[in-house]
Amino acid sequence: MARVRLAREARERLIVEGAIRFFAEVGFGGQTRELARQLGMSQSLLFKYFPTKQALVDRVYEEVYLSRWNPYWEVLIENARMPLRQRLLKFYSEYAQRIMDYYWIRIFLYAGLLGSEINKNYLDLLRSRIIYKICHAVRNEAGLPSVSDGELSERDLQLVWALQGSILYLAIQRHVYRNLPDEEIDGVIEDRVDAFLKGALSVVGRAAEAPATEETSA
Amino acid sequence: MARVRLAREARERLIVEGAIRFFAEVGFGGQTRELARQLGMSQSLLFKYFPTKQALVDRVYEEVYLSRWNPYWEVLIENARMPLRQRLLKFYSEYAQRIMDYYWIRIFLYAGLLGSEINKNYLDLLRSRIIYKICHAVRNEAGLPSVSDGELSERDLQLVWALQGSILYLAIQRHVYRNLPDEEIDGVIEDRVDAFLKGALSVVGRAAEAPATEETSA
DNA sequence: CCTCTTATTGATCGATCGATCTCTTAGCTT
DNA sequence: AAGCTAAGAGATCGATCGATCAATAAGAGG
Repeated sequence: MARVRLAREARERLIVEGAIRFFAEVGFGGQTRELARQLGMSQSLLFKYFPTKQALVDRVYEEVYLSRWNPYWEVLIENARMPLRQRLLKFYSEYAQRIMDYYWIRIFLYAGLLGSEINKNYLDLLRSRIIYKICHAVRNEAGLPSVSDGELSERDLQLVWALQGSILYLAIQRHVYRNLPDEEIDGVIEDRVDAFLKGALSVVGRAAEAPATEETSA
Repeated sequence: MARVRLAREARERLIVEGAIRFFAEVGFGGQTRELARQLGMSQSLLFKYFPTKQALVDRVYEEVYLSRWNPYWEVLIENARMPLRQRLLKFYSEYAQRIMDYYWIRIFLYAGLLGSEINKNYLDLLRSRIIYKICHAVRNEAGLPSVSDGELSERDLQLVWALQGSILYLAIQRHVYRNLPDEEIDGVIEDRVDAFLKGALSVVGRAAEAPATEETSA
């Protein structure tokens, strides 16, 4: 095999980025020999940079998630000077572009199915920095009184998770089902946001007004 | 190992159902030895019933999908005598219950990531038997003219896929992220359907009215 | 040009994989 | 009870896995 001598950091980046591509394609059950072959290096070299395969997998987790979170989103989403619709359009347009990445969505799902901690951490991040804030904003838009994070009902939060899930579903359609056309994605996202606003504003808080006993009208 | 002699069909069912549980948990990379151990039988016996591991995996696919599709749904969803909201509530209540099954959703995702044909077939089924019909119904409700399946725009169809994705997301939250509470699921689904109706009715068909050139106002 | 450092390779180990083969035995038939 | 059929277990094969180790060579420094 052609011996190419690289600096420590350059080789490591090569391995990590190759591992992202490789594991996204075949899952974390993929073999180190096949990964090394795709990278054009010997298999044993991988273990000079990462003591175990799991260490490389963990590195892939971190690389894919934490490095792709934009802290500006948290500021954007609670910027009260911008209309809510505009905030949502801007956020979900950028966010969708980020997660509609072949490697991101597939590794996210593989990691989730494996029960990875990184996956849970990411969702906690999403909930506390985005979902809660959108939920507050929707309640505010609907004229409902302000409450603390803890007072938000699960049903109201689920309204926002539904939007979140429908955006994630775009990525799933494209990179898992492989049947989402390229064109009009911006329009599709705009539709989702507008449909969400119309819908959420009309049902937010209604469970709290008419509690538990739904069957009384029967 | 305790030798238990069973009829051909009984043993086969035991294997298939055990394989569903097993592969749903660990993915299709799971080992036949471990599966046999969980089933309390020898590993070699598996190969008496299925010539290869792949044959068993294929059987699991069929078992999980085709056997869990309710043909009545197709009738229900286009029953014009029932109000659309009621049809959607009934369908998605039943459908969500079906897919919010630990084994179904996890095997569905594993199969999707592997690019399984069964997965694609299932989505074709969903599109032709459900999504199209809901889209027609929504257009009808919105007072838009009737069109053929082929004339439905991708954007209008995506409105329905957004609802579909948000329902699937419930299953993902529960069985992949493992953080969806049990209570109020019916209410959450009702919210999703109502939010969808409000939202979809307000944006359906709008892309067709103001085609392609969106930037003319700038 | 020589030497030292270290990035890199190829050979190999021990465990584990799917799959096969041989032998055993439960249970029906007569 | 004997014999036959076929369900089942256990041993094992050859390939493949993650991981290790000793040998090699590229490149920097004198």
